[in-house]
Amino acid sequence: MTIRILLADDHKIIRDGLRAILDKHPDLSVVAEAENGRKAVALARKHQPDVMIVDINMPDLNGMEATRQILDDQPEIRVIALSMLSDRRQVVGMLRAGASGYLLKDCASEELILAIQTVSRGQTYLSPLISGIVKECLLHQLEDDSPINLLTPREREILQLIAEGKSVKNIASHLNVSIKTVETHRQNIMKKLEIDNLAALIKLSIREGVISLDT
Amino acid sequence: MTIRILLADDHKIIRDGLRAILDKHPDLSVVAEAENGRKAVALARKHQPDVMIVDINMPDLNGMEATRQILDDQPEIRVIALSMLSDRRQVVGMLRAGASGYLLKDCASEELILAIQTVSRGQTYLSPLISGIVKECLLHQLEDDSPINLLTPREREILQLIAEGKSVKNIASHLNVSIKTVETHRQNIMKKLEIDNLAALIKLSIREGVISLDT
DNA sequence: TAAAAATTCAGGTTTTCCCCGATTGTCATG
DNA sequence: CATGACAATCGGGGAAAACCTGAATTTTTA
Repeated sequence: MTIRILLADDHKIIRDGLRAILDKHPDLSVVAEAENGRKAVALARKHQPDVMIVDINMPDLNGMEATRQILDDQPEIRVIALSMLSDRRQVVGMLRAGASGYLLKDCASEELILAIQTVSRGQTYLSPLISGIVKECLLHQLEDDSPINLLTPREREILQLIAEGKSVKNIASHLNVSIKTVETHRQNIMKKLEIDNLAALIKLSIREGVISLDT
Repeated sequence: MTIRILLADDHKIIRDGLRAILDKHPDLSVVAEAENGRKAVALARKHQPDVMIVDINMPDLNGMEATRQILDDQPEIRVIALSMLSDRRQVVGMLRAGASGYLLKDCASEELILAIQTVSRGQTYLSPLISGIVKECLLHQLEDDSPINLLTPREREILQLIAEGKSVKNIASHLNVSIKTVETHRQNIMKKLEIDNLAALIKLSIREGVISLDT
């Protein structure tokens, strides 16, 4: 019984690499690839994979928000987060979003396979380094007091698009809503974050991992 | 014959600390303090110090631009750059701007004194770590191909203010020029950097060290 | 000194910002 | 189950800002 896998990463080389690794295993099958979070959401609905490998830093819709949306109507899917670094906020954020696993991009291919097999059995797989971070969070009762948690999922989604430099008009047509709707969201975001200029909004988005500096 | 010193750093605690160190030496005298680059330029003109200690990351006008402006009409002043980190672009930029010395903020107080004495004799003082970077640059003939070098001094100055979140109106009154002037500068900056949205402009400013993420 | 670059400014159009209000749906909780 | 809180959607209208084109003046440079 093969495990159906969906890959979500904005770098084609990485997707190719992952696919090459996974193709070696007869019981693993890559059924689709997405180059951003929004396509990942659509493809997850279409292909109903067993496991998804999702990068956190993706344009348009990042991995965290995509995971949230996917698990919202398909909780049976197992999501494994794949990240460059072991940032505490990202680890906590992905696990809160419902991810079943967390891998660093410099992990060995054997570890990836192990992670997939582990989560598809319904268990949780965390890289050793990640486990340490999680433990630390538990020990220190670290509050996740990031200001972006004040925002609703829709607001976070729009914040990312704003921080990526898209205009209100552009965002509105991208999301198929009115310009006024996007304007209202933007205003609410600014108000909630107590920010009154775009520069500060973008810096916060970078600090809080909504976007990365090179997106 | 005492050496007259001007301190420029946006953190009062650091200025106080430096002053405490320097006050112990009878042949050193702190004649003024500036909390940003713009005030540093004004105070340099007013007090004509022998040596200036300037932090690179300062609001309003950063240490690099301030150094450029100061040395432009007072080349006899010796500037010692003071930085948190040993970023290559910042080191190269400060030396290009005419700095006579470069210190890291975790240096010992004896090193600061030594640096002041060295530069006031007309020589150059670089922290050991910095010397390594400079040597590396020479060895590898590293081009300073930062896109901000396409900008004029005035444009870089305005870029910093924009990236700090100030409005065009605010910048115009701050610099005592017309709003239209600032708008034109902003447009020229965008055109030169081949950027068409504020978000990208701010990210570039952070990457290139024009501002820091927590300014 | 002539050419090039830098700095300054303005008119007119488009876009965004910001205040207000409004509708619909969801969801928790008494 | 009703009711209130929150989320997501949309609109009007005026103020502000951004955008485009053009241009005058000064400074720098070749």
